[in-house]
Amino acid sequence: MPELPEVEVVRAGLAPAVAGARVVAVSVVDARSLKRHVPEGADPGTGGHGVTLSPEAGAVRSADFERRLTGALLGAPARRGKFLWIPITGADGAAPRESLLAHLGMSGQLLLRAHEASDDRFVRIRLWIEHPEHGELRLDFADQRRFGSLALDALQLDGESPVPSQAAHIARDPLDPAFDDRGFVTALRSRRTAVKRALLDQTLISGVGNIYADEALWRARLHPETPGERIGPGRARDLLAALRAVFAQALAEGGTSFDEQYVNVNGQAGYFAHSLNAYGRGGEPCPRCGAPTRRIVLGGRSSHFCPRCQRRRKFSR
DNA sequence: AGCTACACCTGATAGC
DNA sequence: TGCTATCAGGTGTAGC
Repeated sequence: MPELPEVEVVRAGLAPAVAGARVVAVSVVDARSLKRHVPEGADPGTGGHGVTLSPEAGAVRSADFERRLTGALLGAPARRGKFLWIPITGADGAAPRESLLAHLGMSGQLLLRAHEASDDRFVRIRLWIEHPEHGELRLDFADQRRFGSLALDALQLDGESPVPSQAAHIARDPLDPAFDDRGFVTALRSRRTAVKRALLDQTLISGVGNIYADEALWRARLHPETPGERIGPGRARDLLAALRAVFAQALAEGGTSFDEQYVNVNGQAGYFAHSLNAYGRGGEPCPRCGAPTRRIVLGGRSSHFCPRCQRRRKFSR
């Protein structure tokens, strides 16, 4: 569910409460939400994705996570694409070498609550933190479908930027000042694959998911199945601009919420669902030209587009 | 290299 | 009412 704007709303919401806070206690309610956590001394190849965690392995992971995180001093949260992390700062003021990494998957939430607040549904991991100005808070990771996870992960350098090792394989996102526009245009135009597939490839450009891919393609008037190599440089740059515009608007409207699955750190929904032009509108008239919007399946996922505004074409600019 | 299929989960909804 | 099938904002791996 959450794509770049939603994760960024969460990051910004966490920032004032966690930067400078100390972790007082940690409770792992369900070790399956630690699927990205590699315990110290463990073989990193074991217990990866799509593998059911044994109760013993889950207990080891939970204990390791709780032990290492308790007492940690938290820094300012950062984000790349849909990965979010909080650096763990050393007492000596040296550059952080470790981070608390979060991926929200389809239904993950990070919720800031008062210490004594009642439980939210689907809380999988709970942190009690103490901030010098804001006092005691609870930071709860809730996740209905458990595709998301928390982990402790080492920070490594990508140029000037520290990035958790598990997020090192993805490309920078288009809101990153160091995003390489020309590199993206070249890479997109060298691909034979459908542009929608390319947008969802996090190693080409990160942060884009199914909603914002459809919205950006609608804005750029590109058919989702257009091969990358048939897109001219001008239109590729238009697509990048469309992505940034749709991200900026979604961010300003607090992200896209269809239900309770995406909320900010205070449990509130965003408004961008009202501004969607293509996603989820199969059969409804295109807001631009009035033609009925179509829904097709591409790479196993729904794609929504206007067959009149977004024609397949031989080549464009 | 590029693609499909599938695995990991839970819940809502539609159709019978 | 209850069953089954399908769908959902993501990602990582196996296998062709």
